[in-house]
Amino acid sequence: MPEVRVDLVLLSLRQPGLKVLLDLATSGQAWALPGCQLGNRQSLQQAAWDCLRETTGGSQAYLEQLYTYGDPERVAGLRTISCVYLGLLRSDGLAQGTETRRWHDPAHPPRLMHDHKAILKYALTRLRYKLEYTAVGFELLPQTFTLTELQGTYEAVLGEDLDKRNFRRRILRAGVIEPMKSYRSGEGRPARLYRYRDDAVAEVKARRLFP
Amino acid sequence: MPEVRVDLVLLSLRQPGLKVLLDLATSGQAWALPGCQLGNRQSLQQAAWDCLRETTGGSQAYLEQLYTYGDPERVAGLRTISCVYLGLLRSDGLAQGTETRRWHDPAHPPRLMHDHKAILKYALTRLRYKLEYTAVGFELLPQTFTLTELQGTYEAVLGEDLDKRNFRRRILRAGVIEPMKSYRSGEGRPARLYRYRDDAVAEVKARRLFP
DNA sequence: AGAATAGTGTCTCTCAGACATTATTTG
DNA sequence: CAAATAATGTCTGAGAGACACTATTCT
Repeated sequence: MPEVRVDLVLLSLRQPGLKVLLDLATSGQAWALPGCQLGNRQSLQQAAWDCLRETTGGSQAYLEQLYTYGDPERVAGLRTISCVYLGLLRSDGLAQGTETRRWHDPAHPPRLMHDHKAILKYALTRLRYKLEYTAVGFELLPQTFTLTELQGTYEAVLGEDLDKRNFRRRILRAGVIEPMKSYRSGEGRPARLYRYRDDAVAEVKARRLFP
Repeated sequence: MPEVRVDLVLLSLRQPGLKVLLDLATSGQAWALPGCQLGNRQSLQQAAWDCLRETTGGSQAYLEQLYTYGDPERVAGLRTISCVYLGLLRSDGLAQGTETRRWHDPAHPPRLMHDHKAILKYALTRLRYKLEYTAVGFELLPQTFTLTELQGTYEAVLGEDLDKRNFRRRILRAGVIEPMKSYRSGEGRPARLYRYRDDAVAEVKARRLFP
């Protein structure tokens, strides 16, 4: 009869860089991954989505089960199993920060409760691997984006610079995005907008984009 | 206060082919993945290992957390969260079958309880992917093996034939196994024995062996 | 005109995939 | 010496990675 919870590692791309959403614990002394207790008639997936909706108000997102933590010592005083989901939020329509809920740099998080620091670290590792062999990078962007923005996403997550021409070649050859007719104007030459093909996401699953 | 269990998908290579270890349910009508309830002071990992030891008597093995299932309807009448581990057993020192515990063909399993059929299917998919980008294939073999045996393992799991020369080239270039001085004699020309380098397993994690 | 950003092509090198023959042992 | 299995090399095509210049728009 342990307590079963669902916790979320919610990542999004804000300028500047990749961020993780954290809640200030009631003690006010440490931060924690947002999460909630598993309801009696809820599936884990459902609990994760419900929790996401409560947390962000319901922006579009991608969620996947990351890992389940169950060490008896991980939460002091209360036997707690935590099924952790990794969530990627589009950078449009993002929840703003409040006093007790803020976006933090995942590479240098504040003091975190329980084993949440390790969980966060693992989530980032997983995301990097995932980015290398799936097309999941789009989940962090608005529905339409320029190739430069997409490349910036990959660079932010992978933490390294990528070659512009090689990046474009690979991502276009992969066939997961398609050009739209519109352009985004800015300071210099307007950039073509792209969107990703929902129907292509599954198809790419097995292929590795960035070896 | 749901019940939390650990269930195991234990795979091993027996002649002929890949097998999964299943328990006959007390009803005698269906089979189930071996598993046990999570102890009050046990971590999930620990529970999985303990359960493995009880089930197989303790042959060497590889275990990793696969997925956690928590649908409220998955076990009739009792809210059950099941944290499933994938286990690979070396083919030496294998537990023999008994009346209520047997090795089955995972591709054509008998009638399984609850959602265990879906779990098994997912485990096989994961194993195939994993085999493609890690060196996990060795975990299914005795500690020393010939290249032909290793290739056979890959073929059994992937369900397709591989070219002998290409297989050898790749697996040797990957640097995860090393030749020993001994040979295994049999019907024809004796085959060189290899063992895998434990220290290399981590190193290969990120690389993809079989694209 | 100048600043800013978008967009494009080539070469080299590594590696995957296809493919057939020789080498060593046992009976 | 016949049967069985182990071991080995080459060619081709695809794609990764390195690299620098032209194109378009805004001010």
